[in-house]
Amino acid sequence: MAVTDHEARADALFHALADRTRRDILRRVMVGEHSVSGLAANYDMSFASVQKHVAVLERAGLLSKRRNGREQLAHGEVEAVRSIASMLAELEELWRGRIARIDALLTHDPEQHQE
Amino acid sequence: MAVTDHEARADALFHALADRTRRDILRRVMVGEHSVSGLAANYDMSFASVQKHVAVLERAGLLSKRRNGREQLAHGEVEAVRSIASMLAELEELWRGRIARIDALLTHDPEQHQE
DNA sequence: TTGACATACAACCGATTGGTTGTATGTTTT
DNA sequence: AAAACATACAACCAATCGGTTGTATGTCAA
Repeated sequence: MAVTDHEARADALFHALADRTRRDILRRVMVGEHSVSGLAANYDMSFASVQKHVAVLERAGLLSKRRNGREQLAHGEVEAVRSIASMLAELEELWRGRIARIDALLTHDPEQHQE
Repeated sequence: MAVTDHEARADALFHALADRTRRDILRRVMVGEHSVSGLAANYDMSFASVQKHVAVLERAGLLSKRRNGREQLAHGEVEAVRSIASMLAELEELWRGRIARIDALLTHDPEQHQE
């Protein structure tokens, strides 16, 4: 189902962002390319842990990797960030609709109730 | 520490959004007020589960409740949604900065490397 | 005041998460 | 060819998560 796909993608995106180490990694790779070990050097945890965080971000589509010799260079995917922003914009739009409905109510126009 | 507070808040916000039932609840309460049991009627799970989802959204600041008799009416907090949007805008800004830097490189101006 | 309704929360359970160590597989350097 | 480096991934573990049922408390209606 198409809805499920969209929701599964949202699950992955928000889950990926729900960890501060991953958000920090994402900030770094948005600025420019970094190898996995280069990223790992910034954190007080094992290389394997950082590599798993990178994998989570990659599965969510928030970063991509490119091979360069024995290194894997990661860079941020701004389109994925924008797709999240548009989900939030959709939420805000629902809220805006509520306000419009309250306004309609306050103008005492009974026709507005139909739709 | 202030940074930790901000990050803890981001943790809570993204975690709250990383579940499709909670995102659905949030959409409903953005449109208008709903009692907890009114919300629960929409899902194929126990009342207690829905009540826990509402509590997660409330702790993240994404919704608030107001008593009305024996009911608790929940409504979405658009400011929280906007605060997430601004975190994403910050990420996009980092990306934009990278592009600016690449542009500077392409114009072959060696001074740009200093900063 | 009793009974039905709306909510909150504790206790429990299986699945997932975020961390670990260890091992395997390429790639570069010597 | 051997040593060192960069990455990937499996297996494991404690903690958290998303669900459950059961119980307690407050509010409304008879």
